[in-house]
Amino acid sequence: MEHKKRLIKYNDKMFSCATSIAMELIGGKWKSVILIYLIDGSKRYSELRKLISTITERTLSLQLKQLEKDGLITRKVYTKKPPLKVEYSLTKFGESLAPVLNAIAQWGMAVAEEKGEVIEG
Amino acid sequence: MEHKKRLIKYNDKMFSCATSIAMELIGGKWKSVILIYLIDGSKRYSELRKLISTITERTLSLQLKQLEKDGLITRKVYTKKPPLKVEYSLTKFGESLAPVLNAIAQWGMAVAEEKGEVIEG
DNA sequence: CAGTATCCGGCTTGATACTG
DNA sequence: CAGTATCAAGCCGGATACTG
Repeated sequence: MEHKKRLIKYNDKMFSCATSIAMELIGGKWKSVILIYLIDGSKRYSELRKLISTITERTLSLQLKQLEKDGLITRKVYTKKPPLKVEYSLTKFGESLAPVLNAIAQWGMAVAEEKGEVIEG
Repeated sequence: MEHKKRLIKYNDKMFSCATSIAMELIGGKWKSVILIYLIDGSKRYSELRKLISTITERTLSLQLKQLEKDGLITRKVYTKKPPLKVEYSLTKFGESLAPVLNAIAQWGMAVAEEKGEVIEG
């Protein structure tokens, strides 16, 4: 595949190539981790917090908001009064990311097996 | 694919899953962009700077150093006195990322075509 | 339960100028 | 040519406490 120089405008920001746009949406420390857990199906806030044990509440909240804003996930509220039940799930757009996320996860697993150390299985 | 909760130690840092490790290595604003250009073959510093038109010299330099430190690219110097000739290329480890990078680029292109605006082709 | 409020340190990125 | 030096801004992410 060839990658020519080009400038693309997306959401009023300039990007030097298509890869930049993708990384704007799924880059950062947590986004792709959250998304990959949602591939398996919708999850509640507390479920995500448990699955991603090293994330803080604040950061999880902020990342979920950004993902929702970018159209990758939807937020659905099931109760009106506490205790609240909120579920997050992938949109169609988010689902289109599955091949990318799986490729990332697969590569990450290969790296982890070769050079990492599993502390808690 | 199932994604169980686990903690992995890599380079003395803790990660909640394999995806986190992958994002540590290729996440951020520029790394995957640099890497994808290197799939086509080794590039000089100035070539990368032209290809990634919106990156600054300083940031390109820092990112290249980080990628080298992580073992994804190698730096080769061809001259001893100015004008210098330096080439960057993927290591075997970096080459193993090609499927991931191509998946990201492909998805990014689909997004760009659907929702983006090409300013300069 | 599912967040928000507040405070804050540090890393990332940028602009500009300079050098071997 | 291929960077480094310096200064500075801004966002990311963490700790802790609090709320509808």
